[in-house]
Amino acid sequence: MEIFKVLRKSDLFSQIDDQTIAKMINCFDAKGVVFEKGQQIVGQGQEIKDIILLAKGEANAQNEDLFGNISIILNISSGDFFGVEEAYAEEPCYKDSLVATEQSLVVFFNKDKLISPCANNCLCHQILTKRLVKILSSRSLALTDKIKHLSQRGIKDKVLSYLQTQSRHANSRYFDIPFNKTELANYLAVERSALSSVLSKLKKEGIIDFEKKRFFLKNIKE
Amino acid sequence: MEIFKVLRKSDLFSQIDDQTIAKMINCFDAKGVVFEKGQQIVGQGQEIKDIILLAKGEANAQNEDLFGNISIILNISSGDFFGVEEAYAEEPCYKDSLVATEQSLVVFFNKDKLISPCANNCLCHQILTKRLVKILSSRSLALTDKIKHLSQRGIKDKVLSYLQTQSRHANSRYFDIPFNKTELANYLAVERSALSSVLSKLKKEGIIDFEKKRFFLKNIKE
DNA sequence: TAAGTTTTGTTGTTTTTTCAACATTTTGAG
DNA sequence: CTCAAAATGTTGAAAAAACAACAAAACTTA
Repeated sequence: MEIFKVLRKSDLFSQIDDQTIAKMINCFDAKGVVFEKGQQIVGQGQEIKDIILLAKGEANAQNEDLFGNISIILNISSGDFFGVEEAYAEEPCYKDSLVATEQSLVVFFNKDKLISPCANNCLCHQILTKRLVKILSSRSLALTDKIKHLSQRGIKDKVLSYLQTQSRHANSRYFDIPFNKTELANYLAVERSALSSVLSKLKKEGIIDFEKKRFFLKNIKE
Repeated sequence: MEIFKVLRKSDLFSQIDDQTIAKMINCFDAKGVVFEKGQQIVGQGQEIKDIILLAKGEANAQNEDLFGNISIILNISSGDFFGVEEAYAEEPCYKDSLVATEQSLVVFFNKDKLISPCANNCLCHQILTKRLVKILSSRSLALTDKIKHLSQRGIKDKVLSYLQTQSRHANSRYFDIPFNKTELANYLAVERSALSSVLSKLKKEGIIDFEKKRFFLKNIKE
């Protein structure tokens, strides 16, 4: 079945043999559904019944505030999960909507079956929970990094904070970032044009250099 | 032993009987240490050997950037953990330093013993992992909320985004926030005086009202 | 209660960011 | 290759935020 190939690509099921995956699919009452571009997969405020794996395709986590402004919280790509935090933090509803931005294969896992150990006391839950802890931890670290950047006062400080993290992560003063400039502006929550001029200035000053998505960050210390 | 009383207050050990806690202490090689105000508990970049529970007292998670600027990332209070994300995401080092802001009792849990199931295959790890998932999920949701606020362009939007969340959380248009105005400015990463004048303006416009830490948010929709 | 400290609000100046508009370059589809 | 669309850089005017400085209010605590 194609779903096996797809599941094996997600963090949650990688390096687990097909037999075990089959057991898990059964155990967690997994159901695959195809959504077309633009369709809503789940709605903000909707009661949580499933944890969602975006097995194939792309979707946006969107949030609508009291004024009706819609903002894109997160871009969900193939292999990502949605609703895990809400489910395990015992929140009743999804915090955001999930909308397909292209044709997508979505797998729904029954939340209750996922959370409580099943009758036959299989290993599924142990394996799963252990992996979840790692996924959640990594996500938490990424979020903390982003907060660190966003908390900087000026655009210059924001972008340098971001580049430092990327540089440190790549363990080199030369590194690629996963965004183009427009996306970077969006990530750092600043005006694209302002970001552009700040980058130009930093380049002139010799503090950074860049070309497309490749950056160089001068080592400030020492 | 006093440590039992203290542990029972943390999310990780609440509602677990003393006998099991005793087993866990043994299982995870837990060690309690007292730190004085101003002392560093662990340092940024230091190799992770333990997950840390601040059993009593208060501490700050601090981050020093390449320019030498120190910023307070998080205030850790009694019952909070430090280093969980790094440990489970398999990062080699602590991202931040932890510094006691008052006399504190700190419990160190051996990271490796915590993560891998022990020889006698006790229930400790299952209980623990399950609780961790919940703790991590809640933390992740809180971080996502904060990012949502910080991503708003103006101070006015930032503070309204924050108040909306608080209001929704309290399920009432009247609610208390956990910050005074100075702390709120710090949380939203804006100038205190600017926040103050924005709040005044919103109050004049009748959109919000406040008195000390108690707020009222007018329902904008409908 | 009195004195000192912290919190809060206000205001004017300076700096920074946003906004809008446009030119140039790059990318991608056909 | 060609054309349209998207991404990028630049600039000047308008708006907003940071900054600095101060006064009033609230809260400690001796």
